[in-house]
Order: sequence, then C-alpha cells, then structure tokens
Amino acid sequence: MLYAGFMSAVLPPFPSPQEPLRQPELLQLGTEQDEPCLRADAARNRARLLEAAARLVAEHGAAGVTMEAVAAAAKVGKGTVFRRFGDRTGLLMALMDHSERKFQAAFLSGPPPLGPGAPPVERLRAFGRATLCRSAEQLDLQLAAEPSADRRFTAAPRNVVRAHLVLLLRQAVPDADCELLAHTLMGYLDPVLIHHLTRQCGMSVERLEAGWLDLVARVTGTRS
Amino acid sequence: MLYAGFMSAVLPPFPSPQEPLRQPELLQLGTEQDEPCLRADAARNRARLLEAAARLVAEHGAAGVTMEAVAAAAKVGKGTVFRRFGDRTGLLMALMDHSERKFQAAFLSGPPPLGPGAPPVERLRAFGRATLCRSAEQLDLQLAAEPSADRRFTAAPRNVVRAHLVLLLRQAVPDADCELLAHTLMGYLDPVLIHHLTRQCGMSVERLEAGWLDLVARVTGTRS
DNA sequence: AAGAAAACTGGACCCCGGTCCGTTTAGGGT
DNA sequence: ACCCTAAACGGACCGGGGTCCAGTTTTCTT
Repeated sequence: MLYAGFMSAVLPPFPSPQEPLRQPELLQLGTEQDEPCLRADAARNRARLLEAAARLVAEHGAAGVTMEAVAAAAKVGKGTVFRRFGDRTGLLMALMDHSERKFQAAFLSGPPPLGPGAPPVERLRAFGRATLCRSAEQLDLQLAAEPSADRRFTAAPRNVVRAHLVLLLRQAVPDADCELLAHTLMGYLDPVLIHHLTRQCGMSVERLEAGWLDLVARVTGTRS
Repeated sequence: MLYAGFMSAVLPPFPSPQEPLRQPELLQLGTEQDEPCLRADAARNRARLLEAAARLVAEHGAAGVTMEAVAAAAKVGKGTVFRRFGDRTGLLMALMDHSERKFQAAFLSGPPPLGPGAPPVERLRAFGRATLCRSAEQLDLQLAAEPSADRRFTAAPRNVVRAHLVLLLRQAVPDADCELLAHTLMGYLDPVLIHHLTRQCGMSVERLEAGWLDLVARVTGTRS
C-alpha cells in the first residue's frame, strides 16, 4: 500500500505491459516501423498522441506537455496515454525517438569520424562533439524527457550509447575498466549538466567542447 | 500561469523565503547552531518534524516519507512543513545535513590525507574513497534526497564539493579546465550512479574504488 | 458468419506535492 | 501587565501524475 508510488516506478503500471516491443525499437536501426504490431485503432491513436504532444511542445514549451492536455488535444482518454507510453517520461522519450535513432545510426553505421572507419580516439572525440551539438539544439526536450532519478541509468538509449563508448574505449585503452570509464564520459555529456553549465553558468559550447577533447585525451592517455 | 510549476522550482514558494539562513548553514562549519534565530515554537516544530521524518525513513523507507505523513506524525499542519523546508527535497536535505557537515569538516579541515596536509592527488584519492564509503552506508537517504533534475546542480552541498575539487585540481593540474574536470569527477561519485552500478549492475564497491583511483590517475596524468 | 477471446478505450478516481490565506501566538516595547 | 506586530500556524484547496475497471472494438477461430 505504502509502496504504491515506488512500485509504479519499477513495474509496468498495467498488468499487460504496454508496448513491450518499444524498447527494442531503439536497437534495430534499419527498420523504420514505428508501430510494432499495434492494433489499427491503437496505432492511429498513438500517432495522434505524438502529434498532439509535439504541437504542445512547440506551443507551450516542454513544461506545457501535461498528460491530460495531450490526451485532450488528441481527443483521447487519459488512460490511453498511459497505456501507450507508460508515463510522462515514456511519452517524451517516444517524442525524441526519431532524432535519437538518427543519431544512433550516425555513430553506429554512419561515415567516419563518427561512424566506423576512424581510429577509436578520434571517434570518441567526434561523438562528444556531436552529442554536445545535438543537446544544444533540443535541450528543452531532452530536459523534459529526463527520467526521474531512479531510472536515469536504465533508459534504453543510454545503454546503446554506453555500449558504444565501451567498444571504443576497449580499443583505445584495452587494459582499463572501460565500463566505468564509459559512465564517466557519459556523465560529462549529461543533458542536465550541459544545461547547467551553458544556461546557468554561462559557459560557451566551445569551452565544453574543448573540455571534452581534453577529457578524452586524459582518459585515453593520448596527450597532445 | 502555465509556468507555475517551473517558477516554484526556482523561486521560494512563499513571499518570505523560509529559512533564508539555512543555506549558509552548510558553509559555516565550526558552529553547530542548527536553528538559526528561529522563534521558539518554530524551532520546536522543526525538531519534531525532523524527528518524525527520521522515524518514517526508518519505518517505511525513504519512499514512505510523505509530506503529509511527516506533518501528521509531527502533529503539525502541512503548510508548516513546507514553510520550514520549502519542499520535499529540502526536508530530506535537512535530514542529511548532519552527516553532510561532518563530511565537509573532514575534507576541509580534518586530518590528512582527506584534509589539508597531503599532496593534492592523494587528497583526491581519499575524497573519492570517503564519498563512496559514505554513499554505501546511507544510499537510500541520498537517493531520496536527490533533487529533481532541474536542481541537481544547484544544491548547496554540491557547490562545496565542487569548490573543493576545483581547488585540488588546480594544484594537481594547473593548466587544465579544472571546473569541467571537477564536474566530471563528481559525475563519477553521483549517488544515483553508485546505486545503479552497485545495486542494479552488481558491481562491488572495491571495483568502484579502483575505478576512482584509475580515473584520478588518468585525469591528473599521474600514471602508476 | 458468428461467437469468443484479447486488446483497447475513456473518464472517474486516488494520492501527493505544493499554495493560499484567515487565524493564532510569541515576545519585545511601553 | 498589556498591547501590537511580525512571524508562524494549519488545513482547505488545486493541479497533475498515475490507476482502475466497466464497457467497447478488433481480431482470431471454427
């Protein structure tokens, strides 16, 4: 009883976990099927909800994206929104999904130096630059989609990024604890940190970029 | 109107900011005055609230610390809780305050290698070890007190730690962007990350400690 | 084609964090 | 001892996230 709030953050809110197939979506990159085996009406509502959410973001900023407002704007019941996306964060994550996937494709199979083909250290450098740049653009959405603390490290996209960094690090510094180093590097690229440093501390993106290059150099032991 | 939620996260919720003197509390370390110039009844209620909150944490875990429950347990109105502590996070932070201050005293003016007297790199190593150890103990409380994303980097204790790390880094690596490096190091010690790695990924604290030592070595360029 | 099972829907409902404001009380001044 | 004012109090109130379930719609089976 007392743990209702907590449980709901860990277990799916409904008996049948809505969209059990959405998570993998982020991993299979080639296919562009946005609605995995969804019933016709469900798919239609899903599209309407995403469209409505996008409109609300554009109109009132990310803070205006209320679950109720989205439901109303899509002419749909509130329960439907939750069934489809689990919770607010899930909805926002779905909204970011498109750009997320594009980004993943870029560093997993795109042209070097971001994609395969360049030496690992250079790919690391490019990855940071790309992430910073991407964050600079859609910072507000990324902030809104930031999962509540207890799930910050279990979100799907994060794992893809982590795996990627681990891969590169293993090539660059084979005898280090690359898992931990990857987490360190990701910490530097945390959207919330970026927001803090640029918006609240007034640092320039250039400085953050330089900081990233320096950090990569230090971590990989490739001082210039 | 639409920004009410956002504003309340930035501005104090009441016209007269409750406890405008609490923040500095964390900075003046010698004095042990827990209730800065509070009216008698206010001080009494403050104590009762903290006691009640502590009891609730012990009984139902951090998740059971509802503002209403705390108020009821302390035989006090809900408004009083908010007037005193601003919000839930504020209450939890006040709960952690004691250990927080002890820790700050330890690295600001305690014995080496944590406190002054040891070479900076060694102090960095000790700092990480101490933080990891401390987190291992009171992880649940630290998690509960984790501020919502938009304030993760503006909490008072964080600034003390950051300043400390910047100080040490400036000595160890004078020609680096120590502000940014400090943030990187703090990222590694984030309670939420520690929780994720130890509890969810099953890593041992020893491994995290080794990772910290390695990270410090890499960042400061002092390879063994 | 028809019936059954599974999936989806919508909105009433609950809980909690946070706010407001009319009332009470402490404690310094006279 | 009394008053006066700033401060503190408390609980009604609000909005939003999340849940539930009775009823509807789709899809599968035969």
